[in-house]
Amino acid sequence: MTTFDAGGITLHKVREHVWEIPPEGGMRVPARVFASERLLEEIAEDKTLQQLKNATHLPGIEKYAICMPDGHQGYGFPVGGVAGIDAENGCISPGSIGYDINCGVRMLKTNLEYDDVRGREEQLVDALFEAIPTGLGGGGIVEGDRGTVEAALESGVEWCLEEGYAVESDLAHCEDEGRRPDADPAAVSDKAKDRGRNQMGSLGSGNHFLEVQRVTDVFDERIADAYGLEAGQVVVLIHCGSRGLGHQVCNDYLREIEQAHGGLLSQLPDKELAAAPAGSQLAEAYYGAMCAAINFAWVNRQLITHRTRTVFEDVFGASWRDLEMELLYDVAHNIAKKETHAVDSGEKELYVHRKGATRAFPSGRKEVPEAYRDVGQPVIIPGSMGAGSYVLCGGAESLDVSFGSTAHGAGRLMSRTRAKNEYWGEDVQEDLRDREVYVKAQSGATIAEEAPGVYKNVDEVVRVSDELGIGDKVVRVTPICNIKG
DNA sequence: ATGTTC
Repeated sequence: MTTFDAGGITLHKVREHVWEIPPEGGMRVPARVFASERLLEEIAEDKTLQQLKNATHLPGIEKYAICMPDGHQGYGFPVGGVAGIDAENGCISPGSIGYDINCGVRMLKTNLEYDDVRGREEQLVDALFEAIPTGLGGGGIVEGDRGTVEAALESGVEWCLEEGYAVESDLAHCEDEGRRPDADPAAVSDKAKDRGRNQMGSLGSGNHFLEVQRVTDVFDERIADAYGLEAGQVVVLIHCGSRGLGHQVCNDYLREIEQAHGGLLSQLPDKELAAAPAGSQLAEAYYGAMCAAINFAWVNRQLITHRTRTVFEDVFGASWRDLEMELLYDVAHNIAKKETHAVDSGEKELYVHRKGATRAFPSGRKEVPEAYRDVGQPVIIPGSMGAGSYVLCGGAESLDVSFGSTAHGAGRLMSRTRAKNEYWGEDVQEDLRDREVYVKAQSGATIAEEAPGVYKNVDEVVRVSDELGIGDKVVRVTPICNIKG
């Protein structure tokens, strides 16, 4: 049997791209890493594998804890981690969802071709940067009072539709039609709501961005056609989350759960995994608040969509409908959802925790929107600024292998601190410009932190997903211009 | 990720 020694943690190769850490000590189930050897070597360099082992201690965890090929260490639970946990007898763990609740990505289509944009990249990137709030702190497309935030928390993209920031087809092409029915705005603190008041429609900072791209490779003509994508087409990728509001929700409930459920916490190897037992008041309240924050993030991406359409109308002198700027899909990367999955004991309702992982349901699942139900849901995987991104299709194996999930991006290779030591923002910006990628950001430090070299190879991440059959390659896109925080 | 330090 092939093994991989990661400094005290031994992984056994189950089959191509599947590595297992067998249970020991308090591990309730094995841990599995889905990676090529090259990616596994990168994953083994930080605390990811130890964090993955720790996650297997969570009560009610089914099958195995998963690390995706883009995995790296996070708060308590790895980014790129998936855990399916019994929703009746298990628990829910905010750190296994992430601070940025419903950080996610959506793709807007256009009928423009690369030639329509060439020579106008700077005009376009300047107009986008001018129109769309970026960076840390306040300033949104919509500024409201607490009631405005509550409406967004309750209704998600439906609120945008009522307010004229969305059309019906936007709802039809969003995960959950842009509204989580389990949202409970009353479970979100006033402090969190107030942080959201002036952040509705803002990109934020870090790895968040808006990027104009062109389709450069088509791997599956049939599915690309079903998605309305073709070679040469210009598309827009919007990557952001729930800003300070989601962060506050996570923080509020972590503190409350640590206080109220110290007994459970004492059984866990890492305080950062703090979890509320399924059925407890705090589990219900956190789930309701998290679902509300999910809605908030969808509103955020929808408002940015609305503004992006306006910018394209100005720059290209045609209405967004004539430019056919339809939403392809919107996927969440940091989320837990009640879903039914097959486990040893039969069909069971689980809290599927996906932290830096994407739902990747194949054809047939009822959650896949009608437009894509025959082929499977689109999965959008952003790479780094220079590297390009992918659209995949939910794979036939995903339900058996990964609770219907795949990777979410390239995954960091090094910390932000180390990135700033190794790169200088202006230099990175110039290098990208030499490759005809126009980047505009609030902060040079952010460009350094997000330099292409601080990320794993997205092509390799996607190759593993495709070869495992959990998310299948459809098209690859290449960046044209990018705005960041 | 984040009013970038609970």
